[in-house]
Amino acid sequence: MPELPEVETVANGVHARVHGQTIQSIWTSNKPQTFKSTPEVISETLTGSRIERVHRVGKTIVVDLKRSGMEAQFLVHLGMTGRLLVSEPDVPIPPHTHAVLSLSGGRELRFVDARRFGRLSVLTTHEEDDQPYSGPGKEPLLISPPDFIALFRGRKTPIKAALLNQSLLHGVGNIYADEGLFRAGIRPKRQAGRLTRAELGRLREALITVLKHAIELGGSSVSDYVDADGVRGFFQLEHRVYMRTGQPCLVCSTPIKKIVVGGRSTHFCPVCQQ
DNA sequence: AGGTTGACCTGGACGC
DNA sequence: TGCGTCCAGGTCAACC
Repeated sequence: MPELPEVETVANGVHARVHGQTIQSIWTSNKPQTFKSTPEVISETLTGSRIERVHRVGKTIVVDLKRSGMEAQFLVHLGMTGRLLVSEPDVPIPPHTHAVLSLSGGRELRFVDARRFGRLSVLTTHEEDDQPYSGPGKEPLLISPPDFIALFRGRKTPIKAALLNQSLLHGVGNIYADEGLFRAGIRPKRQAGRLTRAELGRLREALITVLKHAIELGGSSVSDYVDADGVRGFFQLEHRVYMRTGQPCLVCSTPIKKIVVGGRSTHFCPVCQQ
Protein backbone atom coordinates (compact mmCIF):
# COMPACT_ATOMS: atom_id res chain seq x y z
CA MET A 1 0.00 0.00 0.00
CA PRO A 2 1.61 3.18 -1.12
CA GLU A 3 2.42 5.58 1.69
CA LEU A 4 4.87 8.49 1.73
CA PRO A 5 8.08 6.54 0.86
CA GLU A 6 6.43 4.56 -1.95
CA VAL A 7 4.76 7.66 -3.40
CA GLU A 8 8.02 9.60 -3.23
CA THR A 9 9.89 6.77 -4.97
CA VAL A 10 7.32 6.66 -7.77
CA ALA A 11 7.22 10.46 -8.14
CA ASN A 12 11.02 10.71 -8.36
CA GLY A 13 11.22 7.87 -10.86
CA VAL A 14 8.51 9.33 -13.06
CA HIS A 15 10.05 12.80 -12.85
CA ALA A 16 13.40 11.54 -14.08
CA ARG A 17 11.76 9.91 -17.11
CA VAL A 18 9.16 12.43 -18.23
CA HIS A 19 9.98 15.97 -17.13
CA GLY A 20 10.22 18.44 -19.99
CA GLN A 21 8.03 16.29 -22.23
CA THR A 22 4.70 17.38 -23.69
CA ILE A 23 1.49 15.38 -23.32
CA GLN A 24 0.26 14.81 -26.86
CA SER A 25 -2.92 12.87 -26.17
CA ILE A 26 -4.70 11.08 -23.37
CA TRP A 27 -6.95 8.04 -23.19
CA THR A 28 -9.13 7.30 -20.16
CA SER A 29 -11.23 4.33 -19.10
CA ASN A 30 -14.92 4.66 -18.37
CA LYS A 31 -14.66 3.99 -14.63
CA PRO A 32 -16.03 7.23 -13.16
CA GLN A 33 -14.91 6.60 -9.58
CA THR A 34 -11.30 6.87 -10.68
CA PHE A 35 -11.83 10.46 -11.81
CA LYS A 36 -12.40 13.22 -9.25
CA SER A 37 -12.29 15.69 -12.13
CA THR A 38 -14.24 14.53 -15.17
CA PRO A 39 -12.20 12.74 -17.85
CA GLU A 40 -13.12 15.61 -20.20
CA VAL A 41 -11.63 18.26 -17.88
CA ILE A 42 -8.54 16.11 -17.33
CA SER A 43 -8.11 15.60 -21.06
CA GLU A 44 -8.58 19.31 -21.82
CA THR A 45 -6.08 20.35 -19.18
CA LEU A 46 -3.40 17.78 -19.97
CA THR A 47 -3.40 17.69 -23.75
CA GLY A 48 -0.70 19.96 -25.12
CA SER A 49 0.77 20.72 -21.68
CA ARG A 50 4.45 20.34 -20.82
CA ILE A 51 5.43 18.39 -17.70
CA GLU A 52 7.59 20.74 -15.63
CA ARG A 53 8.04 18.59 -12.55
CA VAL A 54 6.72 15.47 -10.83
CA HIS A 55 6.85 15.45 -7.05
CA ARG A 56 5.03 14.29 -3.93
CA VAL A 57 2.72 16.06 -1.48
CA GLY A 58 1.46 13.77 1.29
CA LYS A 59 0.43 10.56 -0.50
CA THR A 60 -0.39 12.40 -3.71
CA ILE A 61 1.80 12.51 -6.83
CA VAL A 62 1.72 16.06 -8.21
CA VAL A 63 2.50 16.68 -11.89
CA ASP A 64 3.19 20.37 -12.53
CA LEU A 65 2.01 21.39 -16.01
CA LYS A 66 2.50 24.45 -18.17
CA ARG A 67 0.84 25.46 -21.45
CA SER A 68 1.01 28.90 -23.07
CA GLY A 69 1.34 30.69 -19.77
CA MET A 70 -1.37 28.67 -18.05
CA GLU A 71 -0.33 26.55 -15.10
CA ALA A 72 -2.08 23.46 -13.83
CA GLN A 73 -1.45 20.42 -11.69
CA PHE A 74 -2.37 16.81 -12.41
CA LEU A 75 -2.95 14.98 -9.13
CA VAL A 76 -2.51 11.22 -8.93
CA HIS A 77 -3.49 9.35 -5.77
CA LEU A 78 -2.47 5.69 -5.92
CA GLY A 79 -5.02 4.51 -3.35
CA MET A 80 -4.24 0.91 -2.42
CA THR A 81 -3.07 -0.70 -5.63
CA GLY A 82 -2.44 2.20 -8.02
CA ARG A 83 0.63 2.18 -10.26
CA LEU A 84 2.06 4.97 -12.39
CA LEU A 85 4.25 3.40 -15.06
CA VAL A 86 6.43 4.81 -17.84
CA SER A 87 6.24 2.31 -20.70
CA GLU A 88 7.21 1.93 -24.31
CA PRO A 89 4.03 2.02 -26.41
CA ASP A 90 4.60 -1.50 -27.73
CA VAL A 91 4.42 -2.98 -24.21
CA PRO A 92 0.91 -4.45 -23.85
CA ILE A 93 -1.53 -2.37 -21.80
CA PRO A 94 -1.99 -4.21 -18.48
CA PRO A 95 -5.46 -5.07 -17.16
CA HIS A 96 -7.11 -2.36 -15.01
CA THR A 97 -5.44 0.49 -16.91
CA HIS A 98 -7.49 3.67 -16.42
CA ALA A 99 -5.41 6.36 -18.12
CA VAL A 100 -2.72 6.46 -20.80
CA LEU A 101 -0.82 9.69 -21.57
CA SER A 102 1.15 9.70 -24.84
CA LEU A 103 4.31 11.78 -24.42
CA SER A 104 6.42 13.71 -26.93
CA GLY A 105 9.42 11.47 -26.16
CA GLY A 106 7.51 8.50 -27.59
CA ARG A 107 6.76 6.73 -24.33
CA GLU A 108 3.51 6.47 -22.37
CA LEU A 109 2.63 7.37 -18.80
CA ARG A 110 0.08 4.79 -17.64
CA PHE A 111 -2.14 4.70 -14.56
CA VAL A 112 -3.07 1.15 -13.60
CA ASP A 113 -5.23 0.37 -10.56
CA ALA A 114 -6.86 -3.02 -9.93
CA ARG A 115 -8.80 -2.12 -6.79
CA ARG A 116 -9.78 1.33 -8.00
CA PHE A 117 -9.20 3.23 -4.75
CA GLY A 118 -6.87 5.53 -6.69
CA ARG A 119 -8.04 8.96 -7.89
CA LEU A 120 -7.06 11.29 -10.73
CA SER A 121 -7.85 15.01 -10.76
CA VAL A 122 -6.60 18.34 -12.05
CA LEU A 123 -6.13 21.75 -10.44
CA THR A 124 -5.85 24.87 -12.56
CA THR A 125 -4.39 28.10 -11.25
CA HIS A 126 -6.37 30.84 -12.97
CA GLU A 127 -5.99 33.62 -10.47
CA GLU A 128 -3.33 34.87 -8.13
CA ASP A 129 -5.00 33.58 -4.98
CA ASP A 130 -5.24 30.03 -6.35
CA GLN A 131 -2.56 28.14 -4.47
CA PRO A 132 -0.68 25.11 -5.75
CA TYR A 133 -1.73 21.84 -4.14
CA SER A 134 -0.50 21.67 -0.56
CA GLY A 135 -2.32 18.57 0.69
CA PRO A 136 -4.71 18.13 3.60
CA GLY A 137 -2.16 18.26 6.43
CA LYS A 138 1.44 18.84 7.46
CA GLU A 139 4.53 17.18 5.93
CA PRO A 140 5.99 14.61 8.36
CA LEU A 141 9.54 15.17 7.09
CA LEU A 142 9.38 18.95 7.49
CA ILE A 143 7.25 19.62 10.57
CA SER A 144 9.00 21.22 13.58
CA PRO A 145 8.85 19.60 17.03
CA PRO A 146 6.51 22.29 18.49
CA ASP A 147 4.15 22.05 15.51
CA PHE A 148 4.15 18.25 15.78
CA ILE A 149 3.24 18.42 19.47
CA ALA A 150 0.50 20.99 18.76
CA LEU A 151 -1.17 18.68 16.22
CA PHE A 152 -2.26 16.21 18.90
CA ARG A 153 -3.13 18.62 21.75
CA GLY A 154 -6.56 17.85 23.24
CA ARG A 155 -7.19 14.90 20.91
CA LYS A 156 -9.05 12.01 22.54
CA THR A 157 -8.59 9.60 19.64
CA PRO A 158 -5.90 6.87 19.86
CA ILE A 159 -2.49 8.06 18.63
CA LYS A 160 -2.58 5.38 15.90
CA ALA A 161 -5.86 6.79 14.53
CA ALA A 162 -4.49 10.33 14.77
CA LEU A 163 -1.41 9.33 12.74
CA LEU A 164 -3.68 7.97 9.99
CA ASN A 165 -5.70 11.23 9.92
CA GLN A 166 -4.33 12.93 6.81
CA SER A 167 -5.71 16.34 7.77
CA LEU A 168 -3.24 16.37 10.68
CA LEU A 169 -0.13 14.74 9.24
CA HIS A 170 -0.30 13.59 5.60
CA GLY A 171 1.71 10.75 4.12
CA VAL A 172 1.72 8.30 7.03
CA GLY A 173 -0.37 5.15 6.53
CA ASN A 174 -0.82 1.87 8.33
CA ILE A 175 2.70 0.46 7.88
CA TYR A 176 4.68 3.52 8.95
CA ALA A 177 2.26 4.41 11.77
CA ASP A 178 2.88 0.97 13.32
CA GLU A 179 6.62 1.07 12.66
CA GLY A 180 6.97 4.62 14.02
CA LEU A 181 5.02 3.82 17.20
CA PHE A 182 7.17 0.73 17.79
CA ARG A 183 10.42 2.63 17.40
CA ALA A 184 9.11 5.37 19.73
CA GLY A 185 7.97 2.78 22.32
CA ILE A 186 4.37 4.04 22.38
CA ARG A 187 1.20 1.91 22.54
CA PRO A 188 -1.05 2.52 19.55
CA LYS A 189 -4.17 2.89 21.74
CA ARG A 190 -2.78 5.69 23.93
CA GLN A 191 -4.89 8.84 23.76
CA ALA A 192 -3.09 11.26 21.44
CA GLY A 193 -3.70 14.27 23.68
CA ARG A 194 -2.28 12.49 26.73
CA LEU A 195 1.16 11.74 25.31
CA THR A 196 3.97 13.70 26.97
CA ARG A 197 6.04 16.20 25.03
CA ALA A 198 8.98 13.81 25.32
CA GLU A 199 6.95 10.94 23.86
CA LEU A 200 5.73 13.07 20.96
CA GLY A 201 9.28 14.23 20.39
CA ARG A 202 10.41 10.60 20.16
CA LEU A 203 7.50 9.77 17.86
CA ARG A 204 8.37 12.58 15.45
CA GLU A 205 12.01 11.46 15.32
CA ALA A 206 11.00 7.81 14.88
CA LEU A 207 8.65 8.62 12.00
CA ILE A 208 11.25 10.73 10.21
CA THR A 209 13.89 8.02 10.66
CA VAL A 210 11.67 5.23 9.42
CA LEU A 211 10.28 7.22 6.48
CA LYS A 212 13.73 8.33 5.32
CA HIS A 213 15.13 4.81 5.65
CA ALA A 214 12.20 3.47 3.62
CA ILE A 215 12.77 6.07 0.89
CA GLU A 216 16.42 4.97 0.68
CA LEU A 217 15.27 1.36 0.17
CA GLY A 218 12.67 2.26 -2.47
CA GLY A 219 9.65 1.75 -0.19
CA SER A 220 7.87 -1.37 1.10
CA SER A 221 6.49 -3.94 -1.34
CA VAL A 222 3.86 -5.78 0.68
CA SER A 223 1.15 -6.28 -1.90
CA ASP A 224 1.85 -5.32 -5.47
CA TYR A 225 3.64 -2.02 -5.05
CA VAL A 226 6.25 -1.22 -7.70
CA ASP A 227 8.05 1.96 -8.75
CA ALA A 228 7.91 3.71 -12.13
CA ASP A 229 9.99 0.92 -13.68
CA GLY A 230 7.92 -1.85 -12.13
CA VAL A 231 10.66 -2.58 -9.55
CA ARG A 232 9.81 -3.62 -5.98
CA GLY A 233 11.12 -1.87 -2.85
CA PHE A 234 12.98 -3.47 0.03
CA PHE A 235 11.78 -1.79 3.22
CA GLN A 236 9.38 -4.66 3.97
CA LEU A 237 12.50 -6.56 5.08
CA GLU A 238 13.00 -3.90 7.77
CA HIS A 239 9.50 -4.10 9.27
CA ARG A 240 9.71 -4.75 13.01
CA VAL A 241 6.00 -5.13 13.82
CA TYR A 242 3.88 -4.70 10.68
CA MET A 243 2.52 -8.10 9.57
CA ARG A 244 4.69 -9.88 12.18
CA THR A 245 1.79 -11.05 14.37
CA GLY A 246 2.90 -13.85 16.73
CA GLN A 247 6.54 -13.59 15.72
CA PRO A 248 9.08 -12.64 18.41
CA CYS A 249 9.80 -8.95 18.98
CA LEU A 250 13.25 -8.22 17.55
CA VAL A 251 14.15 -6.39 20.78
CA CYS A 252 12.63 -8.49 23.61
CA SER A 253 11.33 -11.69 21.91
CA THR A 254 7.75 -11.18 23.17
CA PRO A 255 5.24 -12.24 20.48
CA ILE A 256 3.96 -9.28 18.44
CA LYS A 257 0.24 -8.63 19.01
CA LYS A 258 -2.36 -7.59 16.47
CA ILE A 259 -5.41 -5.53 17.41
CA VAL A 260 -7.81 -3.23 15.58
CA VAL A 261 -7.51 0.53 16.15
CA GLY A 262 -9.53 3.04 14.18
CA GLY A 263 -10.82 0.19 12.03
CA ARG A 264 -7.31 -0.77 10.93
CA SER A 265 -5.12 -3.73 11.83
CA THR A 266 -2.47 -2.58 14.26
CA HIS A 267 0.70 -4.43 15.23
CA PHE A 268 2.73 -3.77 18.40
CA CYS A 269 5.00 -5.25 21.06
CA PRO A 270 3.13 -5.41 24.40
CA VAL A 271 6.41 -5.10 26.32
CA CYS A 272 8.41 -2.52 24.35
CA GLN A 273 5.43 -0.22 23.77
CA GLN A 274 3.82 1.27 26.90
C1' DA B 1 -16.68 19.74 15.62
C1' DG B 2 -14.27 15.71 16.91
C1' DG B 3 -14.70 10.90 16.69
C1' DT B 4 -16.22 6.50 14.81
C1' DT B 5 -17.96 3.32 11.47
C1' DG B 6 -18.88 1.34 7.11
C1' DA B 7 -18.78 1.54 1.94
C1' DC B 8 -16.11 1.45 -1.88
C1' DC B 9 -13.15 -2.36 -4.78
C1' DT B 10 -10.84 -6.85 -6.21
C1' DG B 11 -7.10 -10.27 -5.78
C1' DG B 12 -5.30 -13.52 -2.88
C1' DA B 13 -5.44 -16.62 1.04
C1' DC B 14 -7.83 -19.95 3.39
C1' DG B 15 -11.29 -23.66 4.67
C1' DC B 16 -14.12 -27.35 3.42
C1' DT C 1 -10.56 -28.86 -8.07
C1' DG C 2 -13.56 -25.46 -6.95
C1' DC C 3 -16.41 -22.73 -4.56
C1' DG C 4 -17.50 -19.54 -0.78
C1' DT C 5 -15.86 -16.44 2.66
C1' DC C 6 -12.84 -13.30 4.60
C1' DC C 7 -9.24 -9.91 4.65
C1' DA C 8 -6.21 -6.07 3.10
C1' DG C 9 -6.63 -0.57 3.56
C1' DG C 10 -6.86 5.13 1.84
C1' DT C 11 -10.43 8.04 1.84
C1' DC C 12 -14.92 9.84 2.22
C1' DA C 13 -19.67 10.12 3.57
C1' DA C 14 -22.76 9.43 7.13
C1' DC C 15 -23.67 9.17 11.63
C1' DC C 16 -23.21 9.96 16.81
